[in-house]
Amino acid sequence: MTDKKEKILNAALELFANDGYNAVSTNKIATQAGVSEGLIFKHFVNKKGLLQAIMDDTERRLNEVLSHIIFETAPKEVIRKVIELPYLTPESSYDFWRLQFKLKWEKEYYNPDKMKPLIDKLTWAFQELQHEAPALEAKLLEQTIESISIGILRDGKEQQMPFRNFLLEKYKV
Amino acid sequence: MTDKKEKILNAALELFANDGYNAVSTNKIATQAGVSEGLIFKHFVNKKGLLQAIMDDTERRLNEVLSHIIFETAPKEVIRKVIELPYLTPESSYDFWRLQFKLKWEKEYYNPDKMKPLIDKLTWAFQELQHEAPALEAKLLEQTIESISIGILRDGKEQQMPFRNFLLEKYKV
DNA sequence: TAAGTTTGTGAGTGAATACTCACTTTTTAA
DNA sequence: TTAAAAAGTGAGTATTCACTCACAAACTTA
Repeated sequence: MTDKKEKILNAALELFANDGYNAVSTNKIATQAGVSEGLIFKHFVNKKGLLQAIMDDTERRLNEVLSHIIFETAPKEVIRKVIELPYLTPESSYDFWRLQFKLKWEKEYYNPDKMKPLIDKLTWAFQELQHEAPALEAKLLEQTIESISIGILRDGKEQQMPFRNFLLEKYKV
Repeated sequence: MTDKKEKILNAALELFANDGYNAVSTNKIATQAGVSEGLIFKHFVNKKGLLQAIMDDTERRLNEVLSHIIFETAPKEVIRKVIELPYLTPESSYDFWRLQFKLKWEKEYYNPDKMKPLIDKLTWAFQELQHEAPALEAKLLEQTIESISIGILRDGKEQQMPFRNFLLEKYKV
């Protein structure tokens, strides 16, 4: 990966995440990346291809975040780590996740199975803890965590801090 | 309000909600509405004005939905009605609410105070029911309801039905 | 009915857009 | 060292875009 190719990806990520895919022109991306406009098409064929290149990173990033939950063996620890997940995300990757959430509204990029490993693990954890409806408990907590993540991406970590302890106590973890 | 003006609003709402504001051209709106393109600008000055005209309806629609919760006096009934809220929304207004959720990601249209009356009422209800952290309980439930709404808008009512009874039992209402 | 006002049309306009291409510079490797 | 390949440029292009405007049709009201 050349230096300029990465500059394009970073500029595109920031602009797409903040202004939306359709509101950003290739001209603007090239200017922000300090690169000629033609180079975008040399590297990514077209504008869609540039977005795709960013999205191709999703699986890797998601695994990175989820792996230390998936391999946890204590049910209570699983729940605790899930609750703490949004608070541990580094600010340097906020743009990336904000773009993910925005694209969730486009059928083309919406894939509910992305979170399946997490939900399966949570379902297992709630089952171990003798909950009556573990699958629903799991989906509920996953949705809650998603809401908190959205709150953090929009207003910052501090705003959502009270929720952390509240949830940790609620789930007794 | 003339017939054609309303046709424009309806076409714009549907297209904005499904494809996104920036992905929809005024030409496309005019065609779908069965109207000349110039008429859009006669009625709404510019494309932004058309979106604004749709958004001006938000407060009225929100009040309509929230009023029968705000005036409820039994705390348990408040919680029950909030949980049932997303399931009672008529499908004819799905486009409108989908647009609302999409625009939440644009700073220009994001206004967290919109839901304040609901959160205040929920906070009151949880306080009446002797919960330890009523404000946080209220925000948690509001976020849950929002997640369910999003699920319904994306995948339909049926998919989210199991949650209804699950939540009603969880909150004992 | 006449005059004025509102509603509506559609061809036209300049700016912006995604993308191309002939060309130059830099890197790679025999 | 040299030639092929890859990286990079930027002016150019066809198309689309939001928006204008001269005009016509349809209502309103005196």
